[in-house]
Amino acid sequence: MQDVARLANVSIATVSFTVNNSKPVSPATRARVEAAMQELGFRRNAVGRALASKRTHILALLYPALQHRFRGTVVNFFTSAARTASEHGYNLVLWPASNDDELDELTSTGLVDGVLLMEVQVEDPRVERLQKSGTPFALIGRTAEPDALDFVDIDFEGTVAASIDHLVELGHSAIGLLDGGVGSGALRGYGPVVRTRGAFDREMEERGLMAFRLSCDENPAAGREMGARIRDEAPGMTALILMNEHAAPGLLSELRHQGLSVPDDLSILSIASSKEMAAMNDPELTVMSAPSIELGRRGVELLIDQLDGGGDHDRHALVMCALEPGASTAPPRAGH
Amino acid sequence: MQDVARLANVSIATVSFTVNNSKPVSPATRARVEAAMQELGFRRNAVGRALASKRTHILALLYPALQHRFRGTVVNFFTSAARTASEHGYNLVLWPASNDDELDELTSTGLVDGVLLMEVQVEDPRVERLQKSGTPFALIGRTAEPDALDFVDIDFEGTVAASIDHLVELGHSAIGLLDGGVGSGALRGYGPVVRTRGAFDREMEERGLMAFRLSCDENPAAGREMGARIRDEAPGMTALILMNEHAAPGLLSELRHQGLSVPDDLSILSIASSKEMAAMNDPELTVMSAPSIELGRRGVELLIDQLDGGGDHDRHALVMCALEPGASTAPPRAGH
DNA sequence: CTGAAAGCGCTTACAG
DNA sequence: CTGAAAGCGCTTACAG
Repeated sequence: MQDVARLANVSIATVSFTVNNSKPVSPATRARVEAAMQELGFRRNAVGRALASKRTHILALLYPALQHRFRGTVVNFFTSAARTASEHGYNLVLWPASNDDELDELTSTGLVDGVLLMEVQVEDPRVERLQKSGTPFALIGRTAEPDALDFVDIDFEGTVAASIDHLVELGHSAIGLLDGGVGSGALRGYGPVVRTRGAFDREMEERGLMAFRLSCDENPAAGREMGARIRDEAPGMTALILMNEHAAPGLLSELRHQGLSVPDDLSILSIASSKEMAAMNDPELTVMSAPSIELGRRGVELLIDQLDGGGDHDRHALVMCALEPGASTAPPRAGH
Repeated sequence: MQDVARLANVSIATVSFTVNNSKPVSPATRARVEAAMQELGFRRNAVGRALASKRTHILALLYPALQHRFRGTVVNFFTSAARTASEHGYNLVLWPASNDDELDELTSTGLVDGVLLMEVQVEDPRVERLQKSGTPFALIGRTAEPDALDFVDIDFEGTVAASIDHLVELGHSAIGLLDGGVGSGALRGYGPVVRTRGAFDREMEERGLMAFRLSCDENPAAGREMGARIRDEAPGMTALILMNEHAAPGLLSELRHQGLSVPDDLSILSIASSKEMAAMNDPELTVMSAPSIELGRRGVELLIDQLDGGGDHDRHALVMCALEPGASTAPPRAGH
């Protein structure tokens, strides 16, 4: 910047003003400065800027060490968040925080301007910690009391309603929900499952439909076991909303071995999964796919709104899953 | 740091020396300084340090905008790289560079100490660009001439040999390779496919086995089509090495519809995939799983070796895929 | 073993 | 509209 100033015959302050558009600069000097920058191939140093302005333009994406639920879509989320940050002149660092101390480590060294919190729990101790540290942050997911916070989340309520709509339109009235359980330990009270169950119970009751609630672990073997007992556990059920993509292959395989046809004997609608995972099944599953890319983008936008001001995004954003047609849903067999 | 120095009655230089262990400090002063840091909850500012030392302790993970091949494992790679960086006192930023200018943008602002390059092509223009910029970097993957570079890559040659070993031990002698093609455009000359084919041809020839070479696009529909014509294209083949995890479900489904049994009529060994993807199939595939976590870790270690010196990691690291038993490989039917 | 001081590359009141 | 100068929070020769 010294060199640019010298070559353009101005002060470094003026160079700074023209680079940042932070103060009016006459067209003539601007031209001289820009020519000098061009000639020298000048790029302003990010660290000098950060120290002087107290803004690093670095955002942290905080992900927990525990296994992610929606694994396949996490990479979309990561890259979408990084791209959005980049488009706004920010950088995104991946921060693997398994405990609270590592969170403090991040916020106390002044490296990041803000934090994006993934896999938010219904009661999440990290939220209070962040508030205490004064670091701007946004949530992917929701706590139990998210009103005062900025968040984006999947609209589980809307997704469940749309799922039931889809199945009812096909003619179903006895519908089940198979989820992966609320888990224990770190995953206890996992928001997506809690909210989906609540919405399912409510919607089914309101519509006066016959509801079944099922759970099994998130792996094919558990899906297989579930398949073996599903007719006992849910007699008369003709359609299943599945929020457990990893159980799907085992479940389908077991149903096939029993001579049951999907979708003719049982329609299956996979939710909060991805088209890619759905396509790994036979038949290819109809799916309400998780809006990972949009969640990543909007989470970053929310955070940058706080940092730069002037943003007009909705601070409480809920994004629907999108219905992607597959071969696993159809009208129930005549006679049901 | 000013405050710490005042409280401990030393200069800020001395605080710096004890924080960094960069110069000898007497036990007594060290104790005083540490007590003061404790009391004030001092954490040295990362930006000030970066500016003074000309080292940001930030690493960039450069991933191309084009779709990733080994999608499911990318998240493991990302998080493993981030964790390793963190363990060494570094941060990892995700940098979505779709073109060369965005690469220059990254290296010219002085934000990062080094770059990790993903999805390296056989001829990769980014390598020369990075060399020109003087930025330390390491590759995940290999160019055609990688001797002068630091890289970690999957040991495709070893993985293919081990795959053939596994099948030969089961009694197979007519073995095919089904890959996703070398692609066109940005993916042309994609190293993994090129190397796997070369190794396969060589190994099969050396061992005097009957080899079949097949390719189809990376999706279930293409796998299904391949299944429909596979007996014509590869008559007598009893085992298949599959480097195309997304084609697997379609292929298996089509084989089943034809009344062919996996593994009895055809053994299938999925390579450079993951146990998770393998488990999405029925039967669960035997798989040589990609060492994503190790690649992420070792790539970062290589880069930090360059930056901090004194590292003793092998600059040309090749990591084998690991055999994970499944239900898709077995001896050929008697009579073959 | 410890300190005074320069300097890393910028931004930002303040003054004109 | 432009500039001189202080300062962001550290590190690092240099001197003692």
